[in-house]
Amino acid sequence: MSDNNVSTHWADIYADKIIREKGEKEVYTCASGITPSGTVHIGNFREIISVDLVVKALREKGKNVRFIYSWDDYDVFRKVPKNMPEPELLATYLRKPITLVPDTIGRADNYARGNELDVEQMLPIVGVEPEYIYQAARYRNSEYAQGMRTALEKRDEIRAILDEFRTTPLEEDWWPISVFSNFTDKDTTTILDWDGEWNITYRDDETGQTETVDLRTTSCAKLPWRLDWPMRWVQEKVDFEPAGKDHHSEGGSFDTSRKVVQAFGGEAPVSFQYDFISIKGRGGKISSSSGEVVSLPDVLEVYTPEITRYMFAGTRPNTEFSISFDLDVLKIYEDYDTCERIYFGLQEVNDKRKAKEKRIYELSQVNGVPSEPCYQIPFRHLCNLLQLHEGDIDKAIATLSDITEGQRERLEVRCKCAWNWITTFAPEDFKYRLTNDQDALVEITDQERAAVHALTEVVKVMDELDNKEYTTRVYDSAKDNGLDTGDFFKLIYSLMIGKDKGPKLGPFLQTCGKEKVLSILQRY
RNA sequence: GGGCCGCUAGCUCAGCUGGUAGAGCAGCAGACUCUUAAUCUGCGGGUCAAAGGUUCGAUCCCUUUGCGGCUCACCA
Repeated sequence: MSDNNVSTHWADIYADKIIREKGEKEVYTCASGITPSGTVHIGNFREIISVDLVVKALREKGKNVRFIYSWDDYDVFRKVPKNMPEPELLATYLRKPITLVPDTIGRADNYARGNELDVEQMLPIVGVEPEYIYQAARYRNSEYAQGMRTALEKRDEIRAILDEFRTTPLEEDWWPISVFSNFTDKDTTTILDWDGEWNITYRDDETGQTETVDLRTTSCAKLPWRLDWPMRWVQEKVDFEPAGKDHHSEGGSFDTSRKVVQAFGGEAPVSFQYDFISIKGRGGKISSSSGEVVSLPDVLEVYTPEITRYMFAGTRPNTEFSISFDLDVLKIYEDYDTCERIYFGLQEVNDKRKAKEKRIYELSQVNGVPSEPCYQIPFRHLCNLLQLHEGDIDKAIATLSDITEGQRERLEVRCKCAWNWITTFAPEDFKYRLTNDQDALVEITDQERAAVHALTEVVKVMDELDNKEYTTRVYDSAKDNGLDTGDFFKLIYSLMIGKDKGPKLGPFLQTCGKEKVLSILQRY
């Protein structure tokens, strides 16, 4: 907590609400989860990070917290994803559990695991480290046998709840569990009977074979989603779990689960609904790592881990927002730096704003709050610096004399993001490269040559001049030689970077440094 | 049809445990000369969608209406 006064950050508000509604407990369980039936995209990540923020808030209140992430990997493989290799091979696995589907990308033993690994390997980078629960393993080990039996016993009660919202009521022979055939591994089965205890008899619809299995030992039975969720709330004693707006609508799965959970003898967790997030400014540049959706690694290409957290921590969950890859990237970096300056007292704002920004800053950190702010350099300026050095991060940083050792690592990460952004997403206007000996000389008139020479003399002493005098003399270089200043600027840009326009010339030349500028201008 | 969310300066949005509103961008002006989605400074009074209600007092709470969006009712 930043101060003695009560935080109004949503993560703290929900932490308080959990404590208030669930009472004092030895341990609070916060949950999240998803079916790994496709690439886990940045929208799914919103749930994970939202839980993480609440988990951190609870822990800072001195609570023990168990943060679980359930992979619903005993789900059925319903359709072949678009961007996977060998679609015809994959098609033969339809209706089987996704853990039995091969990963044709070769990431892991099976398709589900491949999707899981993509996430599990990335989350620590943004400081998220939940305890993973693998549903397939739990079901196969019959750890949910009692849950399934309860569902069978409460079959009519559960059916009534689900029917409240259905357009067509469930069939008379509906059963609250489904079975993967032991003959074909597919879920194309029909349950024929339940003996009132542990035995289920089903028929394989493809082969016509029938079999009776014991829920306590079989690995083939599972609960459907709308029952699986509330069952797990009880089994794992879940106190908090948010969900997307699709679940939270009346008749949605959270809504029915909160009623069904009573059949399992528990109550619904504290929850909130988070909105979707959209992507802005990617143009035709689709994800390199994961097909057509934008996922966490794609965001981390352009945003540092702290700023990635910052975007989520600084936005209320029920607000839709977009993650930008266009010029808004600059603004996000500037906003984060402002937030950081406020945290470290380098920028004065009123108390209310200060408390808010400080809390957001704390929650944005991956490994605790650093002892000093990051090297404060406007992102735009950093982009210039990197372009002047053609993406050589070490050289670019070497020009910053006042950087501390503690700031270097974070700045390097930021430089990598900046360079990725420049090369992949920045508008063409924004990009440039200094010309060098290899580039052909631009043809210029004697008059222009005279102006360039005059500018050369100014550049030689630019580090000693004050700003005003420097600017004046830059303009004089043009004026004294009878050149229109607009034309003069165009000329210099074309010599320096081969374009009509560029960064504000005066500061640009200073950033380049005397040597670089002279090496170019003195060719003329 | 049900549910949820939004409607605040030209634009994008902050403001959220109620005390009659703010940032960025754009715009305008200035810094002799100033090109740029790329310097600095100054300039923001908008019926906070509408009407009622609660309150000493509401953009913020309640009700109704309008407009826009999302979502559920099949699966997860």
